[in-house]
Amino acid sequence: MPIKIGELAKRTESTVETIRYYEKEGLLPEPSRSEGNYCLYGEKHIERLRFIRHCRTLDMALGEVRTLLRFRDAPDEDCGDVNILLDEHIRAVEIRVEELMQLKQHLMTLRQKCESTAPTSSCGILRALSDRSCHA
Amino acid sequence: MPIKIGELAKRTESTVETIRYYEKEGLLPEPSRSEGNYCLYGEKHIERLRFIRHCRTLDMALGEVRTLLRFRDAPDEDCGDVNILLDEHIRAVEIRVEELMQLKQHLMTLRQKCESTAPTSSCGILRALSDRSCHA
DNA sequence: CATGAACCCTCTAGTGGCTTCAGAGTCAAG
DNA sequence: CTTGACTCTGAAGCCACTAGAGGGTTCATG
Repeated sequence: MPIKIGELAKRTESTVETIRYYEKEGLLPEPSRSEGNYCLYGEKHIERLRFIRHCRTLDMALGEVRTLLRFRDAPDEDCGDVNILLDEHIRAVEIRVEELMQLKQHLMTLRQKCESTAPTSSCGILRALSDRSCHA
Repeated sequence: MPIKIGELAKRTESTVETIRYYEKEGLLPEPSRSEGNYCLYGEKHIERLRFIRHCRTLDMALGEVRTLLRFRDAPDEDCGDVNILLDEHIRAVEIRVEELMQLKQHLMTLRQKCESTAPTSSCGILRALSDRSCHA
């Protein structure tokens, strides 16, 4: 039943190196070992690692994941703080989207400054990027 | 006329440390020195650094900036590749925005799984994050 | 002329979340 | 008995800075 690290990686969409990194960080409990000193993992590890990877695909920092894991490990506590963490994370993503959309506008304005393939000396893009006043 | 590093930082919305980092990376040419071994910068440095900072506010990686600087330093070359670089960068930003908006959807779906402040053991959010099939 | 504050110098290490590498060990199949 | 796939440990590299230690310079003030 116990599986080795490569199998664990396959089952959790992670890599062997990432797993070892999480272990070093204390996010995963130490596995037991085989006679030949191979790490052996069980269902608990699979679940926990899937939880972590799932959080990471949702772009949460490992610190946030660590917090969520603490809640997961304390089933009697109030989960209101989980909601707060999530709300804050959603807000952070929103802000980043807004920033990036502004950025894209700037880039597109910049892009229009040079449609042709002229020598770089007359390239409006390079000129605009050197300019102090015109921020894109 | 020549200015010291603190003044350069002020005029280019950067910091002293960032400037020294760019120098080490070869993005800025070595400045001349005063008698007391202070770095002395001129108009060329100001322009070049502003160019770099401007690119960075547009979220370009230093590798991209390096490429653009090479074009800037070769005024007779064709600037078509500048356009290509910019188009690719715009596309990358677009993709990231799409990813983040998907992400936000996932997060909001997840958030709805727990409106109350129950014990974590019955928190729908934590449950969903552990679940393999339900990706948010 | 001495003192102190504000600036500057070099060099090193730390951040996050991995990834890559070197050098060795383990195990099953042919 | 060798090959090849897997595993182990530990250290270094990635990006774009940021922070800190431990000193030197410059200039105004007492």
